[in-house]
Amino acid sequence: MAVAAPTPTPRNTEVKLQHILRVSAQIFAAHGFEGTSMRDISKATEISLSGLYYYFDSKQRLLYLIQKNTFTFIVERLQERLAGIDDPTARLRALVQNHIDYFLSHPNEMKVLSHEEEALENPFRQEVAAIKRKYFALARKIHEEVVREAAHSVFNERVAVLSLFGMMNWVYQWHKPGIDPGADELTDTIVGIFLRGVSAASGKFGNLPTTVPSEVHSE
Amino acid sequence: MAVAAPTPTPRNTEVKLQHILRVSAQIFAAHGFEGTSMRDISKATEISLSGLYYYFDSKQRLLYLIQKNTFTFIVERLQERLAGIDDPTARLRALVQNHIDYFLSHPNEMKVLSHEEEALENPFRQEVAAIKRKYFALARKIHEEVVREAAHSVFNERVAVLSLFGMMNWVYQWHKPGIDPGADELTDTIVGIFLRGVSAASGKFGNLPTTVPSEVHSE
DNA sequence: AGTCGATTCGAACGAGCGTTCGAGAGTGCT
DNA sequence: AGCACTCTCGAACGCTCGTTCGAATCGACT
Repeated sequence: MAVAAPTPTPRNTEVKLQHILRVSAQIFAAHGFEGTSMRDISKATEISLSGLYYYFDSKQRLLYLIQKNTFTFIVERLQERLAGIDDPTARLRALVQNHIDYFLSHPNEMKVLSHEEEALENPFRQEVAAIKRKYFALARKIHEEVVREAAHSVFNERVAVLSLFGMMNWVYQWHKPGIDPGADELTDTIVGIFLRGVSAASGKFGNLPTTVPSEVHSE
Repeated sequence: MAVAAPTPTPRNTEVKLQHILRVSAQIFAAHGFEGTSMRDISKATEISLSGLYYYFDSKQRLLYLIQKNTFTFIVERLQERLAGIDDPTARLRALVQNHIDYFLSHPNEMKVLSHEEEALENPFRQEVAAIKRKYFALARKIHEEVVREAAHSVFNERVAVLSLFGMMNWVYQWHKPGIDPGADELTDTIVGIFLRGVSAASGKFGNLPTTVPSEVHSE
């Protein structure tokens, strides 16, 4: 006599939860986390206000689930994509492509992730921050290898990588699907700017105007 | 007999309003616009809840005043600084320096400007959007001149300038005053990455790995 | 002393907030 | 039929929200 099956019917409750997460991400993206009420979510999902609480404890956990699912997926997919790639610049390109791909295919979730980070309170906040640290550490390692292979970068490494994230994470503020380029061209542009930009090869702009020319960027 | 002076005493009410704007920007930066109550502002300013409404009509107008003051100042200061500069790359440097300077000296106001743009509702929203368009158009013109003087950029121009703004506007998400570089070094890094990055000079990374090598970035 | 505008505030308004609760369907098993 | 478990919901809870109102205080001028 077997133990009672843990989930006798592999419920479609998980499917419905995912639906709620998707719809909620859309509303959070449009009106912000604090600017969205549970009643808004109830109307959009066509689930009664109290019915929502069958799927999660609190509005905070709802935000947490969206952020964690999104972020976890991005990091895991990046690791898969990196598996077959050795060349440092190709790895950096994979990083950017993975990020931008997701940004353009799941704009709502990404906006919530970028924009509502601070709306999360502290048991949850630290968990998401941990994933973020892991992601950033990976990006930094990839960048280090690029710099090592090429000429040395003249820039503060942390600042350089964060500038790369700046270019990527700002996309949600301006990208218009019909008008702006798709993921591939966007990736090319950002990787292009960053790789040329960060290399010490003195091209046309090897001598940049600067306030203090004699002591530029030295650490 | 002179006409009654328009403002017989040059009221310190304007000074007090500026104080309220400064304190409010700080709280909005910390908890978000929707996450901040008028009662929070009342406590922090030590002005009674109803007393605040002597200085502005509504919470919306408070946000509007912060955003408009901040943005107007940045644009005007940039125009002053550009007045004496002819060299295109020096002008671009002035743009970035002006932006980063303000970001680091008024982090709260800048965070509110970057983060709470969408919290503003529609009579106000359009006014701030108009200043933003003006600023962006100016940035684009400056960038055009850089590209014209140098080799042609291979990148979509709008995307390139928006990537520059991405690097600049993301700063508030990570910059830690004691740890990260100050305005000058930050400006050098961002201008450096962007200018090298955007130039067509084929340096070390003239041949970037790309998904579709034969049709890169063509418009 | 009296008047007037500028400034401040306590108290209250109606509305909306996140969350809880207990009751009731729906479904499959014995 | 009866039970157990999953799922759903209307109604209500205590609380906080942005805003309003009428009265009080202040300083300067007549």
